[in-house]
Amino acid sequence: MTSQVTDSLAFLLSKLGQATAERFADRLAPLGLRPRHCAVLQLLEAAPLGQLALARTIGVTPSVVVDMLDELEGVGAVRRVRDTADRRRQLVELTDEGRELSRSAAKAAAQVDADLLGGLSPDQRGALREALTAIATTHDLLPGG
Amino acid sequence: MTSQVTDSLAFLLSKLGQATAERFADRLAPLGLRPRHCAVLQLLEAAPLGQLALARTIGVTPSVVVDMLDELEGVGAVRRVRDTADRRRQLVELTDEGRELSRSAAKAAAQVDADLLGGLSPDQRGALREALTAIATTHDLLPGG
DNA sequence: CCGTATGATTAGGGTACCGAATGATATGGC
DNA sequence: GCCATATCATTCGGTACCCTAATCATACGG
Repeated sequence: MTSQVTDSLAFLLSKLGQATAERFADRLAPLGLRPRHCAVLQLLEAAPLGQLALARTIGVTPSVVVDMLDELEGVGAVRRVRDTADRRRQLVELTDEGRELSRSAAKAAAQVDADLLGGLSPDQRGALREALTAIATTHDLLPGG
Repeated sequence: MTSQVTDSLAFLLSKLGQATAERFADRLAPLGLRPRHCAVLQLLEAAPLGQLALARTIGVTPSVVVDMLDELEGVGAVRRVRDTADRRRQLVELTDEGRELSRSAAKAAAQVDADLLGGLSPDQRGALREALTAIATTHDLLPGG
């Protein structure tokens, strides 16, 4: 019973999360997107949002949202529209291209999943998802969830 | 069948990995350690290593190893000793304090595990570990594994 | 109509990684 | 023995991602 750090699930999960994020990033790169943009795109599919609301929902600071939106505007995925009701607020809305990019991103994510889970049995996949979502929800780890 | 990015395991795994890393970092902070140091400490428990070997084993570039070792020397966990057989090489060896820190880090990791897995049944924990290690090994994702 | 709160932005900092360039030492061909 | 080349550690500059604090415009309540 050596009890090493690398034996811990914490370590395994950290490394695996990082590796997965990289793979996902590689798949998104051709689209001009990065992982952190996906939550934004997906949120905006439902309805336009102000930037502060966006920040709070995905769990980052408003300044990060500014950067992300600059990038997303750069690829033509979103538009900032001054809210006529409250002229401080920028309403962020998805463009048609943004909707398309969001769908492509979802496909990319599905491909990464298929790639990652390739070696697992259906039972294992189910158990994995169940355990991960259980952890995420009991610890309130998912921003916007 | 909405097929959203946030439904993917890739997304879940990325977020969870990040959150887990943060928790682990918080536990390590009082020790003066950071997550990335742990693999180094653990590796050196077996035997002293040159920095390049260290870099390749944990999967980072040599320049990163320089930084990590500066930090680890700063807390007295390791020593750099010029190799007499090849004077280009610095042999990195654990100090007694380094050994102690490594044990403390393992305890911290175990605590994070207990915390994360608190809400899961023993069966779920086993299935989770099994699935994660399966993914890690089939994709060669674990540096030093 | 003035003080205060709110929304977006900018500026600067911290962590963690990378690649390329540098300097010291080793090694193999001749 | 000597020189080109390779290897090891290091430094430097850059990228990605996040943060806080300060700034500026606009809204809102007394």
